[in-house]
Amino acid sequence: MLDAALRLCERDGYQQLTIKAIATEAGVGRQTVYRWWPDKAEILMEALVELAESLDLREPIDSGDTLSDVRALLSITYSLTQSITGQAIVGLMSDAQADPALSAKLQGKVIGPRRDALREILRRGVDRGEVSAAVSLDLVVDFAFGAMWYRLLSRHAPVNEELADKVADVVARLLAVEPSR
Amino acid sequence: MLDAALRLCERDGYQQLTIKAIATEAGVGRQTVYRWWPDKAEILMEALVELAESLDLREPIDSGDTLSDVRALLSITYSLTQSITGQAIVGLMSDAQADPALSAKLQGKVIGPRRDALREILRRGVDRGEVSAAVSLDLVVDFAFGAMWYRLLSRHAPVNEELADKVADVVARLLAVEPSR
Amino acid sequence: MLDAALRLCERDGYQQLTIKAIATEAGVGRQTVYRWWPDKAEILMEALVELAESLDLREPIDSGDTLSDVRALLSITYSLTQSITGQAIVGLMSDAQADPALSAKLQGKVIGPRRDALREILRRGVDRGEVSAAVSLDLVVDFAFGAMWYRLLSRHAPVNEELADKVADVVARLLAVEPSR
Amino acid sequence: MLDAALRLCERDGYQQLTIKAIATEAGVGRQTVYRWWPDKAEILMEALVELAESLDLREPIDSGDTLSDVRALLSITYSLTQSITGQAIVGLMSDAQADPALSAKLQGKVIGPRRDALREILRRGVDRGEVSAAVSLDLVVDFAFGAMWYRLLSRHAPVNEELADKVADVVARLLAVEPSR
DNA sequence: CAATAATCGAGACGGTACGTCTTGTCTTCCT
DNA sequence: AGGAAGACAAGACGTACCGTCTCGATTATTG
Repeated sequence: MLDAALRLCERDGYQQLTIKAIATEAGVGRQTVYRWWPDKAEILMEALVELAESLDLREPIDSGDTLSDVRALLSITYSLTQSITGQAIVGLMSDAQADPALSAKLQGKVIGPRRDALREILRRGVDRGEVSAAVSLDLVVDFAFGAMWYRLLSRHAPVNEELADKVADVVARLLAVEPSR
Repeated sequence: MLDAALRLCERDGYQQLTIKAIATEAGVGRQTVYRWWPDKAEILMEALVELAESLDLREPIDSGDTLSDVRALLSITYSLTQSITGQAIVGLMSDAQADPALSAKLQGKVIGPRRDALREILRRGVDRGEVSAAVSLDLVVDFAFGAMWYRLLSRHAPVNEELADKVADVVARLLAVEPSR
Repeated sequence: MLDAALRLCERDGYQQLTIKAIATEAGVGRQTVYRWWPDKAEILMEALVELAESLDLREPIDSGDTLSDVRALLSITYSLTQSITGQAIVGLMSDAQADPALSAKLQGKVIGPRRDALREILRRGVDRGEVSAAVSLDLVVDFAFGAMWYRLLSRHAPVNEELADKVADVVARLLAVEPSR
Repeated sequence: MLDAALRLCERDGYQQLTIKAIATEAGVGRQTVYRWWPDKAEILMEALVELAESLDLREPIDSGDTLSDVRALLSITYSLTQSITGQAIVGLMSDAQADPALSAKLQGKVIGPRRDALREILRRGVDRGEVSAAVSLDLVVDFAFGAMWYRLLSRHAPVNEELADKVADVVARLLAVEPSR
């Protein structure tokens, strides 16, 4: 049923996704869908969370090397958007603009945790003296995920492993501890 | 009519925006809306473009100082999202995921030109030797606009003048021509 | 719902009758009307047939006396037009001019059966020698129902019991078996 | 323009006839139609009256022989319905059911005059002793035109010269002056 | 003979019904 | 008892036509 939702969402787009279609695709009565979720946003969110959990290694990322950690986290996150979830994520974010409850849930379950994870990695790096805090860490996080969103929305370039590498390089450059002297 | 569309979109959200509501708000027949635009996406896009043109200094940004130019462009662009257009832009981008025609129009009229303008500014800076090309300019552009999109979608922080300043600073840092020698 | 249709049709006229109005009057969603009938003609036809069946004694008319039978059939038929159905019948017939399917249905369910019933009554009379076939029975039938239609359309005189009596008298006169000799 | 109206009405039916279509067919602006007639009923009525006047010999029918006169009047009247006017007449009559003004005009210009003409012919016959008034003349008139309307609406038989002959024969039979004595 | 006026085509306007679609709620009927 | 099937009221969709209202262009009329 969650699979059906994701499948149809990617095929037809978020706006065209219909509860009726999900039910039909899943070979289920419409009422049965309503029994479990109040609307299509909740369905997709649950589907996404489930998908995310199946991909993430649930063990926290902490290899000891900050840059490796950054690269790993971004790589996992970016790859999530490559499976079949682009339409769903963007659609949900769009709906969340006018729906504080949905917005809160997305923040709490999808956006926030990843943001926190990246910041925590950087924080650890600073604490260990591996990286400087010359640039606001929050801004660095904005860059790392911002590049992803911008490409997801605009689609001028893919969101893939290569991007993760490049972003990690730039982070390294930005937060290098006093390269000279 | 365009005003009515933007107003309602910001008040109720993109998804809740209805052609009927636009017509009513504008004190106009429904058919009159359909006469001029095929759907609500086109209405909002025209409204946005009009709004953008009214705010942009149409003269190209070229003060001679690359960082000033970057700061100016970002400042203008960011401020656009602060007026009444956040919901509209995000909603349009979301719809564009499943609508290549809309996607192309958005790229051509809204997204692309700004991206090109920023890259051109950086390019000029490189040519003049003001800034290095140590980091891929495309990636720098992704950062500058990505931070904006990320904050627009996630709303963990405002998209304002201060952000423009900070981003410009980071760009300066990233593209500094050999600080040491 | 059928009641609502007949009520509104008589009050506002066939042309002014609207599916929307029927739905509202019946306290029902518009789609519910469309679920059961394809258009207003079918609704009214079903309403008429139902009404006709509720009024007609379904037992065939056969008292043994031809003229009594004629009078009885005409009386019942004429009275149908007096209840609330004048507008509906005429409107349907008008629409049927340009709609062969509707025309066929009206013939089959409303017009034809009554025509056949009257002709059968006369036929029986001829067979029993009660009446002559001096005048084409078809033409007599045309007169009996024609007078009704003419008055319904033109409304220069009512279509009532009295008309039934008079028409029966004329039929008697026309089909009298050799008054002289 | 009147021609265009009649043409389209016969082709597509009264209900499907549209002011827009008339204007287009006549190669004229829509406003120009409205300048001359308030609605399509008036257009068609004028078209019908014009057509009727072009066909009727305007000289009154009075050959001296009542039956010939009856036959002549019916023949002319019936033939009118055979040209291109069936849809129009029936549609107008239907609309007139709910529109007293239209009803009055139709009575005054189309229905009434013919009714009066036939009654006058019969009246003359009675006065001259050619025919008896054994049966209410009004009823005879109802039969003569009623048969026409019934066939026009129901279309089980044509409305033609032959019908005129037959009706005249029956009228003769009904109003015969004492055949025996 | 030029200006001025009337007339017309074209078509935009605010309305409103059409017939279709989906929503979220509610039976009903089968297993 | 639980679920598929689907009816229900509601309301937006995009289309068509209504009757009113400007617009220019093209004729006529007039000074």
